[in-house]
Parts: sequence; C-alpha cells; structure tokens
Amino acid sequence: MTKADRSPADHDGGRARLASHPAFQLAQLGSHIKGRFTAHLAPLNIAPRHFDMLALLTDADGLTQQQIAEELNIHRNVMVGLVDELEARGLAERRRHPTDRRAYTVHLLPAGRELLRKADRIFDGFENDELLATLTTAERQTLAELLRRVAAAAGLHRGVHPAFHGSPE
Amino acid sequence: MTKADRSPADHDGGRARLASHPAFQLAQLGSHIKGRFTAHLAPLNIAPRHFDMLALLTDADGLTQQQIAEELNIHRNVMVGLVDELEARGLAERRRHPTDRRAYTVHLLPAGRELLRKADRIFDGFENDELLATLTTAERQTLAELLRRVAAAAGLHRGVHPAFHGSPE
DNA sequence: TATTGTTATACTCTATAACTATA
DNA sequence: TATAGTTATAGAGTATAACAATA
Repeated sequence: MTKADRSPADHDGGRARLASHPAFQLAQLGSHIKGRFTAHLAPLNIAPRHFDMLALLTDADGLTQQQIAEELNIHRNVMVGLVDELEARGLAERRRHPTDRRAYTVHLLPAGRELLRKADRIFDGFENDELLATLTTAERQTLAELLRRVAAAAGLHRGVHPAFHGSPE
Repeated sequence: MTKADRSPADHDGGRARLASHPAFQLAQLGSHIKGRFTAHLAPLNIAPRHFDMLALLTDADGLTQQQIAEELNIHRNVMVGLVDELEARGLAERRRHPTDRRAYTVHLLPAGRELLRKADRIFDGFENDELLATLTTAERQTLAELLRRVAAAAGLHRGVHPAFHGSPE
C-alpha cells in the first residue's frame, strides 16, 4: 500500500478554518519569508541578521554593540559573535568609544556597503518579483499601510526587525 | 556615563527604510505573533504546534502520523514526540491502522476537543482584541484577502502552518 | 553599585542517519 | 526495494549566569 492509496488529498474539509485568519496567515507568511530570504541571501554568504545589521549601520554608523543589539532585538552576547563575523570578513570594524572606554562602536567598511547594495537588490527582487508579484501596485500600498498600522499597534515601531533573526522555518 | 547620554533616541534617520516593505513587515509581524500566541497559550500548557495539531485532527481525525507531519510541515521524527505528549495527557491516542500494520492513526479524545475549544477562544481573543484591534471590520477583511492571495501565490495553500512551529522570536 | 563587552554553560529545536517491522 | 514509526546524535540558536574592565 502506498501513501497515495491512503491519502486521496480530499481531507481538506474545515481545514481552511485557520487559513483565513490574519493572525495565522501572518505567522505562516512570516516564517515562509524568512526561509525564502535566507535562501536568496545564501550566495552572499550572509544571513538575514547580517543584512539587518548592515542596514542599521548604514543609517546609524558608529552605534555601540549594545545599541545595535537593542535595535535588532538580540542579546548583547550574540552581538559579540555577530560583530566578530563582520569584522573577520572586512565588512565592519570595532573602534574604541571616544569617551567610554568600556564600549566599542561599530563602523561599516566599504566592503560592507558594497555587500549591502547587493543584498538590497536581492531583497527588492524577492519582494517585487516573487512575494508580491500577484498584487497590483495599489494593492501593495494598501497591504503595506495595513501592516504598518498593525505593527505600530503591536509596538513594533521603528526599523527593528526581530523577525529576520534566528533560523528559518 | 549612562546609556541615555549616548543614545538620545534620535538616530532614526533612514531606518524606516525597511519598515515600509511588506516583506519585512510580514517577517517582523510573523515572529511577533508567534511569540505572543505562545505566551497566550502558556496557561493551557501547550505550544502553538499542539494547537495546530489539535485543530488539524478536529477537521481530519484518524490521519496517520506521516500525514499529519506533512500537513503541518514538520518532520516525522518530531511527530513521534508530539503524539507522545498528546497521548500522555489524554488529549489524543494512537490506533493501529486498519490495513497497514506499519502505521498508526491518531485520534482526538474528548479532553483534546475541550482543550482545543479553550485554545480557539484564546486565539480569537488575541486576534480580535489585541492584534487587529486597530483595524475596522472592513479593513480586516481586506487584509485577510490580500494575505490569502500572497500566501496562495507562495504555495502556502491549504491549512498548513509552518509558521506556528518552532520556538518564538 | 551599575554597565560594556566577553565567555561558558545549558537548554531547546532541528536535521541526519540508522534501525525495525512491515508493505 | 520502499515506507511507517522510532531512536540516537549532532548541529544550530538562544538564554542565563558569571567575569574583568570601567563608569
């Protein structure tokens, strides 16, 4: 007996129960997106968390490790290894904080800016040509605005991205 | 020197860069929702994955472990422990497959149905009173429909929920 | 006394491979 | 030869606690 004999793909009765609930749809899509974006970034040898960090440094260069960790919603312990990786690849570097000798500030290097440009193109391509290809421009704007309000109400203001961390799926 | 001296909360320049991109918003919200729903379910001593499984069995009782694993997008190895837990708590039970002696079918027990009812109320309360409280009824429908189309285009049809598995955040 | 960066440790999730009993 | 369930193992990822240097 094979699997097809047992599962005629017809037990789909009320299963759509959850499928029309935004809370469920959002959780499902969020996980899917993280996995897909991770795959798209793989050729650059970076993970979404590196993308997040490079993007943050582009807009706010010279933050301390703690500040970066807070913005990205990750622990400062993890930050250590993250900065280590970027530094080892010449994408960013640590400098002593000008007035607080306990702290390091993190700065983007030219190689980091260039890598971010490539990652940005990958992100845009994924979003426009793959994820949202089925929506019109107006619909994309409507979606973005609704999501913005939901995210704001949830306290997810600013550019923080706890979703892009961790392992996909 | 204190943290506030260094971070006047003003380095928010172009950081909204990603914040208006649906791909990013969805990933961010998905992660947030998983964490919140996990917290809401904690009093019932179950995780979102148990909720998913109970919900699936309600609509399609008697699936084999493999079939459940496929629907929920988890590995069959993990399925073993999951069924073990539900069985130990009297929420579901294994029965020998009527014709394939290698397989077990999984069936919901009364205690499982009751627990699912409670979990359903928690889910609805979270979605309506917390997550989507800021949207009107019409806006919620618009959001659900846009998400449905994006999910369908991504191949996330049916009631599968890879997003509710794993650890939150 | 609190904070920054760091390291060590344990705990959870997940991914792979192998085993058994069946088909 | 392939499949269902199971188990063991190793690998990520994360969370906690502690430490030295500095505030």
